[in-house]
Amino acid sequence: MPEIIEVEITKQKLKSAIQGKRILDFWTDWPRGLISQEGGMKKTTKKLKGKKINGLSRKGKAVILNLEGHKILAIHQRMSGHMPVNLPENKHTRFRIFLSDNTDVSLVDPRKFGVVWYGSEKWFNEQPYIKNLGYDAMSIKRSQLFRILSNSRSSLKSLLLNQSKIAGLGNIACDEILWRARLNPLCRSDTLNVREAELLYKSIYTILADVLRYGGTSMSNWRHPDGEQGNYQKKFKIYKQKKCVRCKKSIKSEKIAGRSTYFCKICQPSKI
DNA sequence: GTATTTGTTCAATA
DNA sequence: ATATTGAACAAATA
Ligand SMILES: [Zn+2]
Repeated sequence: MPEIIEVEITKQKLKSAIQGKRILDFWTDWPRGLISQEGGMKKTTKKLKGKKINGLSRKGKAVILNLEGHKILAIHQRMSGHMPVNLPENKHTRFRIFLSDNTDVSLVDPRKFGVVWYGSEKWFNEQPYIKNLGYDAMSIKRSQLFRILSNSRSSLKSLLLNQSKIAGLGNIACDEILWRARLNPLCRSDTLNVREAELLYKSIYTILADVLRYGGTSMSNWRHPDGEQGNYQKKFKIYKQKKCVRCKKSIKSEKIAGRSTYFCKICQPSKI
């Protein structure tokens, strides 16, 4: 499930678990998931061995291990990944990072969509996914959002999902944000008035704060690095819901911007 | 067998 | 240049 908040939680909990430790070994059963400046697993592992983890950070939905010597080991959990600490290997374990102090971190990822990058900071920041990220959804300014809105002729749903405009929002957060803001997902972004844009801005912050407060969303496999489950799935107002809690009418989903989109036709009316 | 899935990228098309 | 749509990636689940 990892959307921005799940990635943020992963980063935070990994920080307390592994910051300052050294990498002893690196393992995979899915070498196709590695994108490395060094080429393959063998050379990458050789470079990783002995490197200290100076800090943890995040760009978009990527968790970043900042290593000594300005090197980066970064992970994108994509659709089905999570990053447990000290979990024994299972059939879905794709990568493992063995650390000093008998600690290890895994990328467990049944669908194998996850990606692991290794390279210099400079190289990493030139990777297309990273290079193209827009303003981070957790810190975008009102003026930045307003400018993006007025310059986009695409639908709101498509804009919010577009990582090169706003980085981090996923399908669930988008639907919850638009429901809270009472905005139709098909509404053209550059037609919002100031009141609507302000409501959208507030809704981004409110929903993300809520997701964080409830520890993220655990729909199937996603867990915190320490094994804790998120509970935001119990707080959904619109995503996967049958009935709107505001107007009591039934909710239908449509495919918008390539994704299942849940919205209330009464509370989020189309202006056209 | 069917359809769906928290994400991203790419090709084809308008 | 922008925007949209569908397919692809791979596996689990309903
Ligand atoms: Zn409603």
